[in-house]
Amino acid sequence: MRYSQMLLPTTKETPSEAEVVSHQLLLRGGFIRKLSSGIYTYLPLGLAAVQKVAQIVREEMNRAGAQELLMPMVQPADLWKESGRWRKYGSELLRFVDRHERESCLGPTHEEVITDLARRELQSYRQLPMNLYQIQTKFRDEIRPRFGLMRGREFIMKDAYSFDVSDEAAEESYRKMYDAYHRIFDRCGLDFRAVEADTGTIGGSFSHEFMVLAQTGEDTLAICDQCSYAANVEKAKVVLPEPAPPGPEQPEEIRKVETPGMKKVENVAGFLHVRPESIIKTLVYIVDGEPVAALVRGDREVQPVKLKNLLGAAEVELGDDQRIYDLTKLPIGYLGPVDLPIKMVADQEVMRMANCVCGANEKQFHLTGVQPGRDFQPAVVGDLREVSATDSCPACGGALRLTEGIEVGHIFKLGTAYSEAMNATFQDGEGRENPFVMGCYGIGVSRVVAAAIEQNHDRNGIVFPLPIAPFQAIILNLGVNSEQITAAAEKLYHDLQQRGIEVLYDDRDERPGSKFKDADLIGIPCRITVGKTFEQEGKVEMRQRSDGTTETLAIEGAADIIAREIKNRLASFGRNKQTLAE
RNA sequence: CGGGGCGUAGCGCAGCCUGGUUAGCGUGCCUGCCUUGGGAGCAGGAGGUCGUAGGUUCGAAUCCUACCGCCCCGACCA
Repeated sequence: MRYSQMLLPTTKETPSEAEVVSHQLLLRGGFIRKLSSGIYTYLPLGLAAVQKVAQIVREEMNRAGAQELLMPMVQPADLWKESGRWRKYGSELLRFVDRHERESCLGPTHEEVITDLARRELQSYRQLPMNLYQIQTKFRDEIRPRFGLMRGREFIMKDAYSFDVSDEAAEESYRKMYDAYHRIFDRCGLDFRAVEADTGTIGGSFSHEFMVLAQTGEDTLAICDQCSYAANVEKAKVVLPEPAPPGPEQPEEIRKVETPGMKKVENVAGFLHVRPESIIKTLVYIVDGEPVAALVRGDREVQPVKLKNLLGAAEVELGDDQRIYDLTKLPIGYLGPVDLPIKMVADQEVMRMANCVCGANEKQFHLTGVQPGRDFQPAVVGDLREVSATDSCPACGGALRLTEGIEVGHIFKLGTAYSEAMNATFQDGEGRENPFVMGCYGIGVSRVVAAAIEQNHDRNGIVFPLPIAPFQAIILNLGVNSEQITAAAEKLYHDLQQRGIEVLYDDRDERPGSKFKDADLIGIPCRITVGKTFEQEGKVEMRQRSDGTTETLAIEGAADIIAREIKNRLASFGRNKQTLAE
């Protein structure tokens, strides 16, 4: 591609709307333009990057035995009513009625459509297993779109769905996808981890997220460096040391103490001269409309997803003061588990505490000398709090590390939730009808591009991993008015293309500075400069964006050397092999 | 949905508080000269319903009201 003919509007200044680095660089580099909140046009360069990722995804999905198809984006409400998600999915599902007053929605995901297809087209166990995928634009009406391509309302997703005869067979399909995902992100040149994840609204029995490690990530991960354990903090188990430390020799009796204006743990701790570890924190959540008190140690934090799972609830939210007061008439800020008239759920750690401080359920008062088990008995006790960096790995006991991650892929074992709801069955060898055992597997293709940039950039711009770079090489013609230089640059451009290299040829009549800056900004891995050195010595310069290595090459044979270098570097990606450990 | 901020040329911003000729600066864009290894220089030029609607006023980018759009924070620790 000739730069002079390409729509590639780079800017020197950072648009004020962009906060995170990938968003800034995608705008500055002329990859995307915003149409409205969370909705972007992919300009030619941005589309090229997306397509590079999509192609890797496609190759690895095909290699894993999946077949590509393309489903509609507009979906009838009836299907969603069948699965029950027309009610459950919430306002992220963009709904509308057409001219015939038919209710429809824009597909945020395609379980309903694919299950409908499967029940029509797959009748026999002989046709299974089957794995079908598409790469397509999804629409989710996010609460708050942000960070450019990281959390858009409209985005490009690869979604795959597997159909199997049994649980065991479905697990094999899952394992294949797990391996394929490793190959995909590895080939993309990303630093990532597969982590155990919560199954979320999509439902199902177990699940892994693929996380690109980057500070701008919206998720927090607990990772063990000693073993392979890694989990989203929404899921990461807290394992308490065994045996439990012995209780106090003399359990105190309850005393009521005045604590004027002391609502926060740290205030109470300071005022009563106790450590936060001795305080029981009582938080009221609204769980499916009912108030529930969650108890954790004063220095701990409730993990709401764990709370939700522990209670088997559909929706958990922390109530605001007014709402809780309306529901319970309780004195917010002075709550405690002793004689609390609402349902209580305690973190396992709370039951190990002794001589605790907690709210007295009376304004301006707390209790001391509280003994869990003696003075109160929660309805449910379990793992409720978020892991911390001081906890140990639930798998090996080693040290845990917390780190931020960007979710680029998520795989689920769905089981028969959808096939049963939608009556999607096949006939087995004995002539019986059975529901398909399903799995579903997503990759945020456009988000992969953003995540790659978050992970690979410097002060001059993007440093694309070679496999997903929109072009592999860029030729800078620094003498467009020199016939000699231009002839050499043009020839190199053609020679590299003939050798299968994806080349952007900067033939613009611009000063060298602009060309260097633009080449750095858009992150093309291999830069070839044809300029003064060529006029003087007949040589061109090859420089690698990633490590800055520079070689000066005689023009004769340069195309071969450059092409070989790019192919060698390309071959170094996708070498890591990992499989799902059972 | 709650809180905060912003909306003036393609982009980045000033002007608004304290209303008053023709609305400015930087950059980008166009023309010419010059220059050509890290976003040069000089000269000339095009480009604006000051987000929209209404109001106050002799007069509104500026004051008031409503609406629209965008961004950030929150929706998780009492």
